[in-house]
Amino acid sequence: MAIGELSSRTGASVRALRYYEQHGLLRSARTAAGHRRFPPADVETVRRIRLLLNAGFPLADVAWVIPCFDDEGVQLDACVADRIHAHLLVVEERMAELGEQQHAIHRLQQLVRA
DNA sequence: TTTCTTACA
DNA sequence: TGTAAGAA
Repeated sequence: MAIGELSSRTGASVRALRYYEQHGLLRSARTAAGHRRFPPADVETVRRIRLLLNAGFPLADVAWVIPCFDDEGVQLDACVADRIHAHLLVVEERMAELGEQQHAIHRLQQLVRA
């Protein structure tokens, strides 16, 4: 299917689709005019990509995890458990930092003269 | 009209 | 990632 169709079927922008392809997350054939042609299965692949991206995984990790989905796309191979856990730790670390910044901001607000 | 590539307030 | 520009 054309990139526009894949876009409307997945909700991902045409721009994002080209970006995914550029990073090896998607593969496409080309028409004589140079237009991309995506296989029907990519509709599901894009949904999986977005699932990982929404969880904050960097694109490089997404490329690594995508092939670990089972055929239905509902279960993940155990081999990616470590990556997922590592990412969780990164996110928790960020939350801790943000919490400290939040406190610092509160302290600053108390220094403001009424 | 849709898609392509390249570049950037 | 959005958007602009020029071409197919």
